[in-house]
Amino acid sequence: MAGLSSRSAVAIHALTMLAYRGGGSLTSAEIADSLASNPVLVRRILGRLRDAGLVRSVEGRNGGWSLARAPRGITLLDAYAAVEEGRVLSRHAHPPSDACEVGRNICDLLEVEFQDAERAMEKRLGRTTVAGLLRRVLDTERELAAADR
Amino acid sequence: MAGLSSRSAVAIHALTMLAYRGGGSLTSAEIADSLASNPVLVRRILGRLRDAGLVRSVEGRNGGWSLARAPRGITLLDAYAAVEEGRVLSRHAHPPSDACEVGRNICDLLEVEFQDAERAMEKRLGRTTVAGLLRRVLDTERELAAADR
DNA sequence: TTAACTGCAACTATCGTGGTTGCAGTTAAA
DNA sequence: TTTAACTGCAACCACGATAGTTGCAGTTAA
Repeated sequence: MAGLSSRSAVAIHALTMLAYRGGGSLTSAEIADSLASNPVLVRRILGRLRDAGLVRSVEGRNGGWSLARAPRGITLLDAYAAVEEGRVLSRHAHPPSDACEVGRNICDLLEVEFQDAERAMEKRLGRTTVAGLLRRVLDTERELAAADR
Repeated sequence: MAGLSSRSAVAIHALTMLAYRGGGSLTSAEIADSLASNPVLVRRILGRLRDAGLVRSVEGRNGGWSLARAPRGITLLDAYAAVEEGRVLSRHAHPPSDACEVGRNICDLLEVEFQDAERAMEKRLGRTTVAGLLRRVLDTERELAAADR
């Protein structure tokens, strides 16, 4: 458990690609290419984003994925919450002994501390939007193009 | 990877028990009892706390574990940093395609966002000390004792 | 000398993850 | 109406991390 899954990274990557595409759509294969991964994995993760109302999928020929909201209205927290499950900081694997003064109180106390800490992280993730990320991608590309001149 | 390991919880639990004990020591067996776990696991985790300078261990008969610092000077972040490795938010499993405008820029951008988010969590963990946790344990016990009267 | 400790290596079972294959269902285009 | 390009989904594999356990060597006090 060295941290959460990389699903958040994949989700944010995909959302940024879709934002880059404007109102258009991309197939899971195209997204998988950019991720150097595979279409099924992409569909699994984008399926969760769809369930969360962040993207839409269209079946059949010429089908694919597109944003369901403006990039300005999608934060990294939205993506994170949609694809990541479980808590960041794991609690006790077993309930501690009730015979110990510390053991019978520590769980509730830790729960508060850990939840607060997780919320602090989520708050930070909620401050960046896909639009902001895309803007910085475009800025960097523009700078590179200018430097190549 | 549904979150980090429960080592932080174990470490904080153990530190609070040692603080409860004042300047005294506890054996890994005693701590394991309270955790409903096992002495080897406890020694593994407390070994890391020792390497981080948070606790001391004494070998041989009447040996055991004790705090190396005042509980006021030990934060949850100290425990977390000592026993947890790796990042909370996982990055891309593979470097993305360099052919994609988004793919070749997103990693650096995500790195900043994720590091900021992790730092926000750590900052919150750094605000609570073992002494604070112990105080709340004692408060709760006192209230329970009063209610039993 | 013995008993109570730590320290450490080795091993197991389990679980989540990323990755893959195969196939059914859907849709647009030829 | 056939075909090709998609999504959706279940099943499976390999891998790594974790919690837990056993066994034993080393250390120290009684």
